[in-house]
Amino acid sequence: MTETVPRPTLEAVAARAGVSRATVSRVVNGSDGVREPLAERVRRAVEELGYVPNQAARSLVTKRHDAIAVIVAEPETRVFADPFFARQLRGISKELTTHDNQLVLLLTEDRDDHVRVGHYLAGGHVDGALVFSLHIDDPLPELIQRAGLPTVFGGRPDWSGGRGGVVYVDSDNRGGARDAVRHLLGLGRSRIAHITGALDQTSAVDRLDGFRDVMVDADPRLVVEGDFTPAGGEWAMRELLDRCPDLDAVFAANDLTAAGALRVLREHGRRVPDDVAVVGFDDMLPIAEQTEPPLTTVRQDIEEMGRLMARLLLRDLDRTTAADENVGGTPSSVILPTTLIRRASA
Amino acid sequence: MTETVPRPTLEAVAARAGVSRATVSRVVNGSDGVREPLAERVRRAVEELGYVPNQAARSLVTKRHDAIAVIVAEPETRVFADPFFARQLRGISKELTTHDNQLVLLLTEDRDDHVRVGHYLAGGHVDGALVFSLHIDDPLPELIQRAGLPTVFGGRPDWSGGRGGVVYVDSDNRGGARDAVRHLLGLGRSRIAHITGALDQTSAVDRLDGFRDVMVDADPRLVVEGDFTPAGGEWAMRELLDRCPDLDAVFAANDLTAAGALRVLREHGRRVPDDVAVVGFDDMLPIAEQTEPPLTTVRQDIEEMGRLMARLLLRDLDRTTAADENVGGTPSSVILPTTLIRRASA
DNA sequence: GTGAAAGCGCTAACAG
DNA sequence: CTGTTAGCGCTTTCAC
Repeated sequence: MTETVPRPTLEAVAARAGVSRATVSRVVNGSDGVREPLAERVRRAVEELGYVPNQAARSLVTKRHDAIAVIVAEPETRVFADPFFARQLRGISKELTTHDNQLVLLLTEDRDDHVRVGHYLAGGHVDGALVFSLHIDDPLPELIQRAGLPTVFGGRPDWSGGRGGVVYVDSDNRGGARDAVRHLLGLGRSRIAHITGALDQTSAVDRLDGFRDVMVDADPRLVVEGDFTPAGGEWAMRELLDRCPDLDAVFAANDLTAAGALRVLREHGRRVPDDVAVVGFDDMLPIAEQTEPPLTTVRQDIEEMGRLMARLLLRDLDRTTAADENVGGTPSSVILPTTLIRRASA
Repeated sequence: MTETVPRPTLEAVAARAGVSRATVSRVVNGSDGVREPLAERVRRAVEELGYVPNQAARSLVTKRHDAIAVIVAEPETRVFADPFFARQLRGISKELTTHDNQLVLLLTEDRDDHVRVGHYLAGGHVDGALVFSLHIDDPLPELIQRAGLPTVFGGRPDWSGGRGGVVYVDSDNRGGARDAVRHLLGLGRSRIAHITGALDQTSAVDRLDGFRDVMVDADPRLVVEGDFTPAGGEWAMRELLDRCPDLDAVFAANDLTAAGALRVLREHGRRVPDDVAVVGFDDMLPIAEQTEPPLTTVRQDIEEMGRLMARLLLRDLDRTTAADENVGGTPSSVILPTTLIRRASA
């Protein structure tokens, strides 16, 4: 079945149009300098034969692949429990599609995978890489640097080390956290607690910093470490209630954590937001809308993050390829703004 | 920056090992017939030079790409709101990685995208395709058939048309639905309602069929159409409460729908499960665990689905390539079992 | 068993 | 402007 009919080559098209391969190549690649009557003949031949260029042959000579790798390093599987991942991919995909680039997805789980990925990248199959979910001391950046591949990171990488040139796209975690806490303050709350995320991720650290920016001399007992999961949120909330029964607000590092906290508050008979106001982070749907009460939270534009990462990378590739002078300078990181979404919990 | 050091070629390795390119090629590709002393020399040279084969050059001659496309057609963006997608990808990724294949991700949104994807597939960049989320009358299968690419579908495709040879992997939606309803029956419920999913997807149709298998002559008013969303669930639940105030159980086509139904039930003062028992479908975390009360639901092994799809496809490719006789026959579809997960809602 | 040579399909100088 | 001519890096007969 599925008998593989040999696809037509440039040669075939050239023969049919009565021109040389070079001419067909020119037309196909949109390079000007082919007179209309000829060009038209070629286009018809292409159409009639259903010709599609062989990417392998093309890459072999151009050293371009029009493909970029998206690497998601998530040993903890957490990413897969939430819809983030899909959103970012969508943003990336849209941007790449627009520029006729392919998306090669590389998912890693353990150390072995990192070696494999490093090998793959070193193999020069892709023109660049987009990297996600780095945790502290992840070996991946090192491998990528070594492969010498243009790269853009999703989320601020931790290792400040690097040769200065790290480009990343991130949400304004710190600013968003500040907004959340100020909102709580504006509601007249004063005993505001914070349940952090997993502190081996910069997003968690940045949100904590934002909290501290506003609550300069907060009671240290009002900060307890969570891990971005509902279970972590529950545990932390109990701890908080135990330590500081008088708290009147909670800023959770993400919506999942907030959902856990909400449950514990209800269990303890605290009314939300009357007794305790709660603010989350992410605006992760459908979680944020499904909680009881619906969650006030800080929204980040995930899809836009993805799109921007791709755009930055492609721009860099163009510069590199065109060698058109260093016009435009090296690309730099981007921090996307967040928005406070008011629902019922605060 | 990032000065592109030309990577070593087969030629270089051959020179270094003092053998011919052909010999290096043999060693690299694990083809036997190279004597140990030589093979070892070659391996060392490869190691020292950090040689990695150029895939483009290889594909050019082998016509193999060791890459498969994963196509997610989801005009409605629904997929992106849930964690399914990521899970399936993970399963696929694992399997492909094991067999040294790359995953090229193609996301489509509208008609234009379909054309683009069709073109890409026809371009012979990948060896096969894995296709998801088909809705009725989706033009994609047609395009893929035309491209003559080995394909495995995720979820039972609707169009029974096709040349008989459609291979797909799906959960036992119908059987799972039967289990759910029987469970409700076992609880002593008799006025069991069903909120369907979007009926332009086979999974929704199959679940409805399962419901009917058990509730052979159910009151037709007990079935109302939903759309797999929480909002749809809310609307449907209100409708049901209005039509049949005496219902004592609800089987929702998925967890999101169930979450919406739960909210409306609470709003109407119906206690769950005491007054009305509720069962969902998917075991979509963290939704199912977060609802109030936690949801009894039918779990499907999403990741396994992905893994299986990839396995089926790769097997097919091997057969096709090896041309080793038609041993093993054409691959056939697989239906994965589901499991009822008991929590508090029923 | 190992090497030599012939392309795979395409682009990019270079002529004309 | 258009055609001719080299390869890109690799696998694969085919001799030795």
